[in-house]
Amino acid sequence: MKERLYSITDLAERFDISTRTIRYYEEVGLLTSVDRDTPNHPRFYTQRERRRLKLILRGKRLGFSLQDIKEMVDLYEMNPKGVIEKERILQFTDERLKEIEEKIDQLEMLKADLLLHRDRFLKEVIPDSEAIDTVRKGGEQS
Amino acid sequence: MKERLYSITDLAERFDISTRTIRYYEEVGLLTSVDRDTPNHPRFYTQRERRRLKLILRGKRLGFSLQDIKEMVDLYEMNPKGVIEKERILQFTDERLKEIEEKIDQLEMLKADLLLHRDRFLKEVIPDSEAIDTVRKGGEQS
DNA sequence: GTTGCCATTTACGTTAACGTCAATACAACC
DNA sequence: GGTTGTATTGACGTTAACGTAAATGGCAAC
Repeated sequence: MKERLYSITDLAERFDISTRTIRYYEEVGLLTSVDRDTPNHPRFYTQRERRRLKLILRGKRLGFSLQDIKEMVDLYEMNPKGVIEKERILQFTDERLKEIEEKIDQLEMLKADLLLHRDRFLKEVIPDSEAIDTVRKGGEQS
Repeated sequence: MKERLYSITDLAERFDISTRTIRYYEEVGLLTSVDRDTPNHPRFYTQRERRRLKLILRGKRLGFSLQDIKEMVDLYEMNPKGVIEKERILQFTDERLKEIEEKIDQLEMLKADLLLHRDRFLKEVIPDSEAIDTVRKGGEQS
């Protein structure tokens, strides 16, 4: 079964990024091109790598660092030996999940703020931003 | 009405950032300290600036650039002259809202992915006896 | 065989968002 | 007056995530 491969410009155009970016991702271990017998020879990527790239770009749009992204994406391809490592990975996954949920919450708040502002704005009652203070129960971290 | 003011270290400790960061934010116009008659004199910030800082940090956690954040935070304090500018601001606000909603969606997808993975991971059959057999000493990598 | 045309390597440049350090200023306390 | 403590100003350093440019190599067409 010969797998469909993608050239670097294929991917670059498809995802609207530069080839340099892709090479950089490979350089830092986020992507892997198929083995080239000789160097100085064009790179090709499998569909699997294409999917990785997609995940990477999603992560970027969400404001994660490449380092963070690497750890998360690697999660999908790990297969842990032994109970201890499994436990460790599970814990890591849960931490990430918690972070994501927090981000969603904060985005919802931001959205609410903007909507509130938009509303006021429409009603021509231009607010003196005192009212926008987000007084949350917990503390300062909102 | 004497307003409560905050020193730079006040804010730095309260929000767990460096004073340098706060000065930097002021440097790039994200914050404004109360007018100091003389230079070389400590900065103080109003509650209003404190709220701005809070918004800025929220933006940062969400992966926005300081430039983006500045534009959004400024929104809260604009009061537009004339219909044209009002229209412009409204449009900008709506664009931001759309972006935010997209981010939320993508985060939900990411969350779903991770949950799916977590699930598979949990259901993975681990044979009792072999699970303990962690091939530790100088084995091979698979 | 040489002319284009890509792709690769190597390497130096760039920007954002601070960190860090040294010199200076001011204020309080001894 | 000297010391201690804290802030302010430059000013240079740093890291991540690429951009960009120059030299090189492969290959197909002419």
